[in-house]
Amino acid sequence: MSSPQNRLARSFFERYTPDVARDLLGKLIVRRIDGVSLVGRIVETEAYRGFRDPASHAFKGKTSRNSVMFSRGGLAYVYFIYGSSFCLNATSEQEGKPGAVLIRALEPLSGIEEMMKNRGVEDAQELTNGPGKLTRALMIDSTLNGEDLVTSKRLYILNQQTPLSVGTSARIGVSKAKERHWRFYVQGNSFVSKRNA
DNA sequence: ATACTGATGGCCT
DNA sequence: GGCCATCAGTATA
Repeated sequence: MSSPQNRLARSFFERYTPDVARDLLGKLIVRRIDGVSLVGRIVETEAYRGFRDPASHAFKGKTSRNSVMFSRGGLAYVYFIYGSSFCLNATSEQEGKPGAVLIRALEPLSGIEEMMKNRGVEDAQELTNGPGKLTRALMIDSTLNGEDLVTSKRLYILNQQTPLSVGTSARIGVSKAKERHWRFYVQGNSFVSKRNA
């Protein structure tokens, strides 16, 4: 009854990364801080794999920065980029097989006032429509790197139906492997970071 | 509307 | 020293 609601299970994450990325669309990210829930619907993701994906952090092997990508699926991989932003990923595939899904945009659902405070903006459209923006809105930083999304009380993902119309494109901000259309987004959703990309 | 650019700092070679 | 899975400006139309 008070079982873990409809939280995503380990088996959801331990699959082929692009499938996990597509299926994460529509799911709800929950960030709990001091009893307050900040919730957003995932509307944009990108898949990154391992040794065969030149755009992936894991391409050149395991380092202290990317080590979480090499562990089992369902963990938070949080890294710092461009001297200013954190990016949130959910790890995929099984132990030893690197993979992660970058969460690129959310549609804010609850705790919007709190998110506005965290971001310092009033415009709801601008709250979580980018990977660095949503981590700031949800107060996600490197202290959550390695957090287990399957069991955590601070950060987890609830199941929801996958949207019917999903668009794909090359990944944003990467020059390599343009032929892999591993960016997935909810078509027509106004919180997607970049339209027509 | 699109295009470019500076800020910023940790990580890797 | 160079490279970023970015963001917020500024400029131009």
